Amino acid sequence: MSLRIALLGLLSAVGPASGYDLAKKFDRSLNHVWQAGHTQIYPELVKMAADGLVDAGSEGARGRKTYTITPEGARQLHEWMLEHTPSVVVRNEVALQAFLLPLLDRDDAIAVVERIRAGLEARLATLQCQQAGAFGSYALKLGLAQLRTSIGWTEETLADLRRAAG
Amino acid sequence: MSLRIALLGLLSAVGPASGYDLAKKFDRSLNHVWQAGHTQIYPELVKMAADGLVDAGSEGARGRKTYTITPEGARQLHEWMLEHTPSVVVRNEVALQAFLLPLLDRDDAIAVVERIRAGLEARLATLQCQQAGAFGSYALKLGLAQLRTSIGWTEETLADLRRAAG
DNA sequence: ATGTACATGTAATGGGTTACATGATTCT
DNA sequence: AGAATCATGTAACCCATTACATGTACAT
Repeated sequence: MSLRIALLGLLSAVGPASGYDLAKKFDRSLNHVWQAGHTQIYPELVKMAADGLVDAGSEGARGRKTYTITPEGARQLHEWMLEHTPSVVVRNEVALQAFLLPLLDRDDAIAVVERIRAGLEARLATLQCQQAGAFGSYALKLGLAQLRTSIGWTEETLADLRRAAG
Repeated sequence: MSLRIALLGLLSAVGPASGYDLAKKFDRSLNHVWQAGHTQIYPELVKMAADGLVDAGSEGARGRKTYTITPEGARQLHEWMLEHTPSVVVRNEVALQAFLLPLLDRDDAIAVVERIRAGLEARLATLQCQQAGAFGSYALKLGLAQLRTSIGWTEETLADLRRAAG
């Protein structure tokens, strides 16, 4: 369901676009929120056209198909935003390693947390470059805040590990 | 893969346990880190036994099967912790709604963010009750910090929305 | 006896990733 | 001529959820 919503949202925000365009947008502006490759996007657009949420225009150069959101698509997007309580459920490999840290001896645990921190900082650098237009700015702020919080956690945890039996 | 790791981690932390036990542990101590129901856990334990990562003991009362981690299971768990760089990828419905907020008019946007805040606060209350033993305490700290950050974001965002064209 | 907690499973479906496959256009 | 980018698709597989299905033990 959420893939549909993300696609409708992009079409609504940037206007008519091809599957190829949408895949790029996913990669560049939506990647900290949702991920989808072209292999997932193309078939989904076909289904959405069948369901009347988007219009597939006639083929352009190189077989390009430009999709446009329909009024029904816009309605369903709006309805989802207003009615759907987002699930707070998270599946997080970083948190899983955090959970399992006590299984390791001190030096291994430190190495693991250092690596986590490096990964988070790399991602923070990436996100900081990606300045959103008006669109996506709320989500970007949220993403940055969460990364900073996670990095803060790595620092506290490293201090804690180094304190214990230093 | 991560389901395997989570199961090995639990078996390593709490000792031999049945699928039923593990499903409860998932629900009670691991739910902010990873989720899995019994329908996913039971078949996975069978496969893990086939792969030599756990030993399935003989059946006890009520068909209960008690699984024990093997040395090979412990080795793979340790290896994963040390070698596997956790993916930082997130799929987050809250962030998706955040991304799409600019599609809504001011009052709808405020209602959406209020609902998000209520959901986050409910979850925070749940997590705060769930005090971890030594085990899981690092992950719990991380989870709490992230929830507080998200709640902070809802407050900033509400202030921002109310300021604009108040 | 009725309900609750214990305990295990299967099947259908949906969502997502990886690998495979093809062809057009543009740039150097 | 060769490489990069544009552009679309399919198939196999893995992971996860929901619904279905069964039976035991214990407490009231």
